[in-house]
Amino acid sequence: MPRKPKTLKLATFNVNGIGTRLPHLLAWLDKARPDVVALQELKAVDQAFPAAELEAAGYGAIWHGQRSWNGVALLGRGTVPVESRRGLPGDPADTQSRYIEAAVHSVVVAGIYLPNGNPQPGPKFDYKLAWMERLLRRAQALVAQPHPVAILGDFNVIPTDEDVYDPKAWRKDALMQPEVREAFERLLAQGWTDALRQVHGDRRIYTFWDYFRQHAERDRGLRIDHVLLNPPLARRLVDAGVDRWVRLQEKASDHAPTWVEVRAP
DNA sequence: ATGGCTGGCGACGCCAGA
Repeated sequence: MPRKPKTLKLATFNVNGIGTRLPHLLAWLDKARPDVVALQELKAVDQAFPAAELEAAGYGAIWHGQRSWNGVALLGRGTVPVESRRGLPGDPADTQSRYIEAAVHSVVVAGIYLPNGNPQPGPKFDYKLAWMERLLRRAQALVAQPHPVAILGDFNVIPTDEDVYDPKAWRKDALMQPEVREAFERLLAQGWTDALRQVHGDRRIYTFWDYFRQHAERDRGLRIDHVLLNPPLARRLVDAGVDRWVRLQEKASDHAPTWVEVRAP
């Protein structure tokens, strides 16, 4: 009998407040047992990051917090990620905590929290587009690496109309503007594989459901959390999915953990 | 066309999210 090959599981989870969501996060880690995790929207300063609780759960961590908003972290199961970069290059004046990069379990992982960009048009939308251009520059350097690399996180991009329950309702939203989609397309064109799309094809799969009108229960969502793999890692892709059950719990984040499994090297 | 819900902050309402 063929045995299931040994795999590595990489996941991203926008927790919408690490303080409030710690019980959810710990329960999910215990059940899903991911090897590498990118977290977004910590909404906490560095000193408030629950490193001890995560260590007790078996995860080493690095994090870049910020008061009230943003904040990203990387977790390694049984290991502390070896940080290679924090903050997206290209704008020294940008103080928002949205990018963290490290080597974890022999994979280079870039965890991102791409700006929302609403309302558009306006300065926030301009900041989003500029941030995407900076990401494109960094991603170009990453995609060509000979070793496995993943970019994962909350991209705040609805790539196509198939990735939203009602395109008309979101027509004017920053998440699906043509410029944003075009930038995401250019990112993929560098050679990245959109792992969820690769595995699920045309099947609808969402990663976010807003808090209104019981959208989670009715599966009226968006696909905005993405896992991109460079060619050496994409070749090892085995499976990908979304842990929607996390979103259906009481006091849940509006995002669900989104993961991929790759063959271990 | 609008508002509906939630977290963080810091004192009951405001900002930001998506």
